[in-house]
Amino acid sequence: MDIKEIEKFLKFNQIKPSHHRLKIYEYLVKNKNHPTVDLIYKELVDEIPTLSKTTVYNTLNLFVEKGAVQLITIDESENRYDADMSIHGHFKCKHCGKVYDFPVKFSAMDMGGLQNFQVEENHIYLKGLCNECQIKKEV
Amino acid sequence: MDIKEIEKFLKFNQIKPSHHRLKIYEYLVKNKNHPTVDLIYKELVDEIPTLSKTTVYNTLNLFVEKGAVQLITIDESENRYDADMSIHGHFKCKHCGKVYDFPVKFSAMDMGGLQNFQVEENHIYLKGLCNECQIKKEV
DNA sequence: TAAATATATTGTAGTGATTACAAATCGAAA
DNA sequence: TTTCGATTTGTAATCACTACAATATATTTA
Repeated sequence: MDIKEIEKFLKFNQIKPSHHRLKIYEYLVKNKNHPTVDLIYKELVDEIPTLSKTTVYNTLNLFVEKGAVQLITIDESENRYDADMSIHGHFKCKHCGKVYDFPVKFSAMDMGGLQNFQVEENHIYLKGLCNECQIKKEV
Repeated sequence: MDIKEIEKFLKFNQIKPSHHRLKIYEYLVKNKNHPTVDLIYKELVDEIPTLSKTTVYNTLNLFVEKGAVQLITIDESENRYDADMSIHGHFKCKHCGKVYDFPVKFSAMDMGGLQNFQVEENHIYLKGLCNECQIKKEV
């Protein structure tokens, strides 16, 4: 996804593509690392020295509102963001802190008891020990 | 579950059953309403006038650590707690704020990509409009 | 082009849930 | 009853996030 496409994408979601917004969305697309506000700010401030953290907060809130980005609340203390809007789950390693994506068969989840409930958001979070950290511990 | 059973349960989980701990756990078992710290405090302070909010925090953290209670992070700003340790999902209505339980076939979730990952916690959160609130809106 | 208007960005000062910590209190064992 | 360790309390601090007013930038209109 190049800058032109990002611009189109934002416009399609009724977001005026300012320079900062383009850069922040680009960061999310290029780094699928589920970053926090703080990380995004730190990674972009060198390239955009006038960037303020408030702008990062404002921009991400706007993206979430407009449905361009999803908010991940797998962390208790900090919000994370993901440009991948498809239905998928997140796994957070309790040891290294890394957040992994994994596919989810949403339809296979038996949601009895929720007849006539209108589902707008789904968050599937697992926590434990990732592959790599398990291997390290076994050594 | 009467007080005697609660006492046994806490002991089984290596939690010394003090009066406050018994009362807080009892509240969680009797009110399956996924309460916040604030709600638990407000509901119990009349009966236990010396109760402090810090104790509620300490106690719930202890319960979660010992695996007697699960922490629900479906809310962005406040933690909620659930004495039901079985695998199940939570639905939060965006309109009335109520949190519902629903059964989940965990085994049906296709978790490709997570081979050799050791899962210790699962959190399945849905958000949208509950049955009742939909009916109200349609009127 | 320049003025007028709207929008985006910034910086500072809050807010509110949670935690740290030290003092006070309680409870079991000797 | 005294002692010692665990529990509870209250206050102060922390920290992610938000409110808001001021400034800067972009867009529209004349």
